[in-house]
Amino acid sequence: MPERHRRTVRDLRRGNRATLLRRLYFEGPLSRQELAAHTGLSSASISNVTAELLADGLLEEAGSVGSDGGRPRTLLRIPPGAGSLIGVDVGETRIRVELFDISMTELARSVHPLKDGGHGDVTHVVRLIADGLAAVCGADVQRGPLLGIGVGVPGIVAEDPAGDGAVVHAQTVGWDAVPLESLLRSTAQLSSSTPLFVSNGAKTLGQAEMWFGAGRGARDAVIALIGSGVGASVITDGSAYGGAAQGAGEWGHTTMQLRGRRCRCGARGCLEAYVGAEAVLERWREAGGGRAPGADEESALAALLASEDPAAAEVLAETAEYLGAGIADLVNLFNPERIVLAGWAGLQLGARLLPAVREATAAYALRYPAARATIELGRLGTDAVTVGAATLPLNRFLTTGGAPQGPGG
Amino acid sequence: MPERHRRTVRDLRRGNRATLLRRLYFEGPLSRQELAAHTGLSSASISNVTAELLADGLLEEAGSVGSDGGRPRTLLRIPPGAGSLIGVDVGETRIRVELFDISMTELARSVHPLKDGGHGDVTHVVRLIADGLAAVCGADVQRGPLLGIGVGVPGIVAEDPAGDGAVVHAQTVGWDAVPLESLLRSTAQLSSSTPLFVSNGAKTLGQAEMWFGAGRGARDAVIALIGSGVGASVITDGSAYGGAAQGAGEWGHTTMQLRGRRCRCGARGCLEAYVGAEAVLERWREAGGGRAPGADEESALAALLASEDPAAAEVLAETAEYLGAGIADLVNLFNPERIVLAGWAGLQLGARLLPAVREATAAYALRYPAARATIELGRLGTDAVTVGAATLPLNRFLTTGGAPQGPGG
DNA sequence: CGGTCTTATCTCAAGGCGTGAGTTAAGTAG
DNA sequence: CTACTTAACTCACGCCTTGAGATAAGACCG
Repeated sequence: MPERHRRTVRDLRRGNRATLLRRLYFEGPLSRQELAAHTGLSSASISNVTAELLADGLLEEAGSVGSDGGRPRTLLRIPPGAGSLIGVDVGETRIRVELFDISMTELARSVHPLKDGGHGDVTHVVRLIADGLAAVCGADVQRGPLLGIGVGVPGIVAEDPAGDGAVVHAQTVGWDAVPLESLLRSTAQLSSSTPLFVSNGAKTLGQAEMWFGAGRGARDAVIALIGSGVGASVITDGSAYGGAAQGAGEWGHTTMQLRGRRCRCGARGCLEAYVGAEAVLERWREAGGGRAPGADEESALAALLASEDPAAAEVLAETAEYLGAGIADLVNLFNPERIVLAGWAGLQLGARLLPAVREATAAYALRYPAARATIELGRLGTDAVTVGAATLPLNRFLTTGGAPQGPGG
Repeated sequence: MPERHRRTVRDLRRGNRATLLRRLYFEGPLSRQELAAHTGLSSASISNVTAELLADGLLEEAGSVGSDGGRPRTLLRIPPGAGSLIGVDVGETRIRVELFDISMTELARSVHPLKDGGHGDVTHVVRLIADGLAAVCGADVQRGPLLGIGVGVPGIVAEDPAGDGAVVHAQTVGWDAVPLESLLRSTAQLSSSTPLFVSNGAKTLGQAEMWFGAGRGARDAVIALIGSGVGASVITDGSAYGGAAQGAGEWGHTTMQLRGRRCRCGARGCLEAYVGAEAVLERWREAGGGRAPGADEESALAALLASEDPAAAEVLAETAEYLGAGIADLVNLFNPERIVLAGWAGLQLGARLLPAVREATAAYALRYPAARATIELGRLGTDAVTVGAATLPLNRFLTTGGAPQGPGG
């Protein structure tokens, strides 16, 4: 790669556009004055750049606010119609496609259920996604130009060395090096200039909580995602939001008990084998707990939480200890200021077990990082994977300053 | 913090100076031509910037090399005398201070042994460091201006919110919020314009291996450091070297066995309680193994490795399994392309156990990231903590492009 | 109602910077 | 000695940010 780092004087303008856009996006309407103070740019430059952005339709004036006796400040904001975004959630049981405006208000959605093992037929999955895209794009709603598409998937996402875009490795659903990006581009006939991002669903949900949920404002945070499986999303130095260096997080397959319970990944003693919803229910069954026939995991877990059975209490206490210790690992490794427990099972378990989890974390983590970290529940519910996925092209939009630069190179 | 991101056109020049310096530092002598190709800058800019750097004495011409018939390329390099660096290793048994020239050639050193528990008296430790600094600075060697000082310490380093510089929390040696930076600045009477960095010793050693050792060239790597205790240094996106976002790493206190062995940190089942040298020897003792009276840990570990006792083999096999599983955690969490096993105990154990460790890692990690990661031994030995520490001011030098900007603000 | 004050925003000339084309420097091949 | 090739430098141009000053827009006071 011959090129690196910024170069020409033009990048300055791009960078400043991006800075202003990002600030305006997250900190609501601001006056030029405040922008100058926050960004350190001179007021002259603010005028120039905002004039450009206004001309591009990326900004609009939004009333004004008095100033002790002087000319009132004109507030600026990004109009919701400045663009639209699509987020896709390739979940364990369904595929959801949602269309958002730039303020992440949902404009349309399309959901396809997916049978167990339905992931095996990749072509079918891709077709479902493409249908969903077509459906939301065809929806009769007012919206700006499409800024891009984000897709959240299970497993690990890597870049194809042959330049074929994102490739997905998802051991648990049987995907081995699936070139999802190129498949989707051709199946959905996407223009090559449409930004398309593929990322791990847990990371994606993490970004949603970081930007709009419980992680908002934190610099270093970890989003722990517990569903049937377990994942985590690590955000370090999230200052200015999208500057965030995102770490992956197959946290669920971290060893908590050497030679312990068999995990569906093949190894033994993984965290997921203890605190994943599937594993918790399995452990309850082993302890003699019942599961209403035909009940899905979600209601079965609710039943466990509601049970008065001492065996259930024991299972839950152990779950809290494992979860706390698992979180302690993250605390020790990353020293985050905030930990957000999310995912459907995480929210269910957390509502009841949070105090016990906090206690276990304090017991297993080192004192100093433990004192710094707070543990909270996620605020966005389970459906935020699409929001997080849509966040990917949104981040690109904010980072490039809405520049009309095709991703050809 | 009101200011963020780049702003003025002057930062461009600073950035380009930095880019050129960094490239020249790591990729040896290069011609202006090659610099242009690598950095994407126009040859005109290369001429301008290099002329400036030459005038500042930060660059020198170093011969020339023919070019198929045309004018030969003049090679440029950073002269070793462009500056000097000091690295300090606050170790478990001694304090080492070393002076390097900019190419990391050692010019002088000073070592003070430290008795067990000697860390408790912080003032004394600081005095020893200051004496060491004075000693190496007084050494009669040719050297350039001092570019800065780096200090590697055990434990976690944080920034004092009151602006008092780095504060060290090291549970294992009894340091609780020690404001090492300000103590050292006043005791050693450092000018406030002398860059002084304090960082975790494991991170520091990690950076040394990344820049000059087994990690060289890797983008994402983890340096696992095993001594009496266990730490890790995580480097993500190390492209262009110092762009590296360094994650901390109290990896040693990650839980491997819930409710397992008691660790010196107070928790149970930590990795360190199984694979730290102290723990390994303790486990050998429990298994009936002997330890020559008076032998230090290093030779005791060597004796264990040399032992033909089946109990010893058992202890080692278990150690390899724990270590492998611990590495698997890192593999799953960070998906690194390379893992470097370092630290004195890590090197000793690794020399013998590396195949078993690799096997255990493969068994415990997910297939895809495991296939990507290679596990290697460190190349720099145990004394590289000072090199790594010196790397901190060096990194600053390369990042600022050697700008004469005092760190006042 | 007009004058004065205060504050926000715009305008403009100046100074920096990177670029690309053209020029000069420094060799080789015949 | 000449033609050719390649490296490095020079210069006019366009773009960027800045700081100072001009202008806009309201509040306060008499």
